[in-house]
Amino acid sequence: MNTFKRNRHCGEIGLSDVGQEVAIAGWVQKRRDHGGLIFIDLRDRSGISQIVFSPEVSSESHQLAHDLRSEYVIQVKGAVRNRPKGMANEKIPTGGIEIYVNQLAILNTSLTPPFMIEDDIDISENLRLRYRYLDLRRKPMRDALILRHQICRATREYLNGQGFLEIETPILTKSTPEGARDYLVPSRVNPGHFYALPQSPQLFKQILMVAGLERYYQIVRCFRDEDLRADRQPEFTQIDMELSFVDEEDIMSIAEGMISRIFQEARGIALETPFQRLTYSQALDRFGLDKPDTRFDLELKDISDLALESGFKVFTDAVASGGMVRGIRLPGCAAYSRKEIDDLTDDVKIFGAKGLAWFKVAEDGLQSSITKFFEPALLQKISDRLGGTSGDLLVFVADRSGVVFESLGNFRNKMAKRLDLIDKSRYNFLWVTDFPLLEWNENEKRFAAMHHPFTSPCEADLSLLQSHPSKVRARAYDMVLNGSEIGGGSIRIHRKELQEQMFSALGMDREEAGNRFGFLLEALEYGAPPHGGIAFGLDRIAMILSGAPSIRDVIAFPKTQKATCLMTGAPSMVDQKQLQELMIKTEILE
RNA sequence: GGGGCGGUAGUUCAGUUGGUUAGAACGCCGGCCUGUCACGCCGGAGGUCGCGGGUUCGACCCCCGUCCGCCCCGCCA
Repeated sequence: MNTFKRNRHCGEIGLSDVGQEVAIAGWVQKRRDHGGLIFIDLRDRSGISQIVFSPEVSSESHQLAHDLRSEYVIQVKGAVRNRPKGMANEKIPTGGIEIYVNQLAILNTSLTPPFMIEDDIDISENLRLRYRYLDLRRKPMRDALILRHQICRATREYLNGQGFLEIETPILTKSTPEGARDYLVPSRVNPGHFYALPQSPQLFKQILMVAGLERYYQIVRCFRDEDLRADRQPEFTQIDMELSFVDEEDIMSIAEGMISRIFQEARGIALETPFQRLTYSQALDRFGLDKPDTRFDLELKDISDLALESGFKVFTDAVASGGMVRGIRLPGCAAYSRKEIDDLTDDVKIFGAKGLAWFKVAEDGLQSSITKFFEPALLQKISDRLGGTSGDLLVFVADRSGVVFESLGNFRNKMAKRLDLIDKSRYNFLWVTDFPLLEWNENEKRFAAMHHPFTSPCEADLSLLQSHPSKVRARAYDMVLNGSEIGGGSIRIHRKELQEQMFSALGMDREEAGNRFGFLLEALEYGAPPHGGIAFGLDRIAMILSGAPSIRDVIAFPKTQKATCLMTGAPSMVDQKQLQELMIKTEILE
């Protein structure tokens, strides 16, 4: 019955094909049955063509076509014809033609799908994830996967051209509890022992440098068992690279070249390089976050010195105890009601701020319930510091620096969206450099690496490593795009002595360091070259380039917020037999 | 672990102070239809109101618990 092969794609048939006989295959997008004539929109990966069943062309096919339903898979053969005058469909590329079917083969039937295969659907994500194979038939999802493919292709083309080798690293590897929570895999032949899935190929790529491979890259899956967010999945993909005999400038330059190539090939966007740079402290000072969105203003202003002159205890106490007072000018927001300002306060409270002080800027000065604590001249200075003009709302957070930066930094992003200050057509790249090497962890009462424990300190700060650990800067750099960290890396430690010092600064004694990272320390003793690298979040780049609101929209088979797969049902219970082979007995602890 | 939003037909939603038979649109099924492309017309089917308790003469509605999805905090070297 099916004696013909498809020779064309639905979306690629045009006026130049008129008169030709074509064979196409695909899914029934839509059936419009007029009794005498039947129109079908036939869809394949390339797009849609209208096919026509007429009894005058083939009464057999026309008869059979009455049975066609949504998402049936069919193959048809027929002549391409111009549509009659005035009957062209301007909305689709193939709208000028149609195919008169003389032969129809029904390759498969379909149940009525639980939702329609359309570009804009309004259904629960629940259903989309359960029937992912149907969701992926929709053009926006298909486009996202195509975009990912283009990103990967551009990445490989660029890095191959720069002398990189694509090398795979193990998925079953050693647990190194420093960092995120590991996913563990039991070893059958070593009862009681576990592999971990890699959080990143960090140590392997460094060892590839020790091995003399010089330039490595990999588009690689990474795993972190932490709670999910709109831009975070437990398994995600990194564009990972490492280079020998380089410094920061070499790596940033190659990274800019790679990102430019990706934007050019995936979206036809030409980026200007080099990207703007900010130090970590500049970023915090102006934007409150180490991944600032520079597409809009609303910068933070420090009024700690002025706050001390006030009689407002919230302000003076914060500064006196080593904290600060900073504020943002919200243009045109003086008309906000008490309720609206209360809602703003909730936006900073979630980041630990205790409240939001505010002033409305009027023609005759600042207005607020707290003006009585400030001399008029002081109010004027505060207003001037923020550049307040009549109609603005000035808001302030007074706290220790960490809380002020984090709450106002996030508040700034939220208000920019709310006030519609963001130009969505812009791609603002920047490098953030000079990160602190270490960060005090209050819970564990010790320093932790801000980037990771293999990051090299700045040469100039080496002497501070013992005396003032928090003042040591790292040779690390993050690439930030529109307020999102899309990549980060560093120059690594390549001498054993320094690496040991670093472990010691992290509160790890010799024995512990040896147990966890002995293989690295040993490798560093055999002629490790200076090296460094960077890794990019492929999913986040794809998200931004596609404008997707969720990382799930750029991953073929993503997990839900509870890290389950609604299509397969993973994770699931396993047979007792499987556990026995692994010598594992399970007991759920409270 | 915590805060917030949601769960009623296949889908998206409505559902009165707690009251008798839970509605609409789209989709689906049947019939008619030779120029549709949001086809049209006529007719029809379709509901454990997420789940389990409780209050009540009576619960989609009120209370308690629980499950699932989403957003956020914590977490993510």
